[in-house]
Amino acid sequence: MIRIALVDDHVLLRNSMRLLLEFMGGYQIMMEAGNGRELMEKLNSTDLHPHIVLMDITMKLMNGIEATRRLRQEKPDIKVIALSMLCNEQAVMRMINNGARAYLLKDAEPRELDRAIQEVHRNGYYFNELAGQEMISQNRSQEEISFNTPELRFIQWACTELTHQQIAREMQVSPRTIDGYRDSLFEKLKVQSRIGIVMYAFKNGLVSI
Amino acid sequence: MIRIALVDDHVLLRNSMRLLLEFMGGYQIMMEAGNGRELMEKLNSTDLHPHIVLMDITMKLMNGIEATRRLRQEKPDIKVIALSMLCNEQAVMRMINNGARAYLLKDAEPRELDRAIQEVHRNGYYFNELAGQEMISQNRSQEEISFNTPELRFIQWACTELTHQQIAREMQVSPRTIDGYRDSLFEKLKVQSRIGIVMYAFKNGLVSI
DNA sequence: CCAAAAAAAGGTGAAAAAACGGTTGTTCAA
DNA sequence: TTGAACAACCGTTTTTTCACCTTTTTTTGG
Repeated sequence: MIRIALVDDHVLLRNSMRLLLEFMGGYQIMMEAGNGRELMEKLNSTDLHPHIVLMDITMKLMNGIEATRRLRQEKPDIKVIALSMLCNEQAVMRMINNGARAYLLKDAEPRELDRAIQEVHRNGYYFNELAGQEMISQNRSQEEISFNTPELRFIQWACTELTHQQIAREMQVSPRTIDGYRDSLFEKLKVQSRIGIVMYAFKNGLVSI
Repeated sequence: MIRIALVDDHVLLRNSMRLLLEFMGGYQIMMEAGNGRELMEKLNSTDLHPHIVLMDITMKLMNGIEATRRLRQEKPDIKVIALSMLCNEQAVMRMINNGARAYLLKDAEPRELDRAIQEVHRNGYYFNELAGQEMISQNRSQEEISFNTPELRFIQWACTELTHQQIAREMQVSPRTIDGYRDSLFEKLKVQSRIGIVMYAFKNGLVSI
């Protein structure tokens, strides 16, 4: 019996997935959480750990990427499978690079979910042919994008109607520094306007909708 | 046996929901579609109609709002329940105003889904206490927001990195006309920058992520 | 059907904000 | 100690926003 933890902020989806997995058989959904923080709390208050965590990427409080990174550090025996509801390339890549053992796009068939869990449990990873190809093409075109804390904070503020000056006040730095954050993000994300940053943030679940 | 159609672009969610509903009993999921257009096509190629359509709001090709409106016109006997995966107020309001008989936020418990379907099937509508309160407060604060075709087109372009001048060229109108679209959207959406329009579009599923 | 009213489209110019290029310290670790 | 990363700065250009105005098209009431 493989122990599973479901981490997703959609209650309805969690309940449905629970049923789907129970219906498949061989799985025990022994934990649910609405976000990364909740997962970490629940893990820290019990000795029985799940074998596998099915983790959505876009969540409030702590998103899947951050949660996966912390999980690798603090509970390296727990294997994470990324569930991407927004079919995005880079977000998935970051999940992989932070320790996810497999990823399933929103269009995945239940059969593939089953197979992914089995493979990850047995071999530690699962990347199907299509996924492999995508990963290769992505690894060629774009390396891992990582943000430092101020950049991440600025992204949050950029998805706001505040002007750069107001953001500078909120972040307690000079407006010119904001320019710097923006410029480095422009380069990292290959965009050329604040609109581009906002869209990247939405598409990658950096801000909760 | 209540016949149900599931309309959502997440295959995994559709499969899970199917199981959840079948597990509940009394429901026959007789149709699935990945977006509004697919639903309309499937409905037009069969005589047996579903009693109830569980419709997501954010979808490609044809979103839930458009699909609900056309359903009310073309197949008024089919009752729509809005499933909002992005917990947004205005989008839900627009579903209601276009004929949806109930709405369920992403945090809904399966029990509430069950109750909503039963009530809609029996009474034609279902709005729980909380929903009723929200609707009242929303109806007070904001009436229905509707967009004309150029505004809707501009919203799509606004969610790109093109400048207003480039958008004007794409839409084949004067840059000043773009200003007009923008201004009327500012007023309708109660925002004061293009960022605000972009965020509204994302939160309301006007652009597919 | 026609005239009045309303809505949409286009225009000017100014002010605010964003974007861009180049430059200067400061820190911190190799 | 050198260089990489970060924060801050200046000046300039481009883009966006805004207030006010004219023309054209559409809608509507009589």
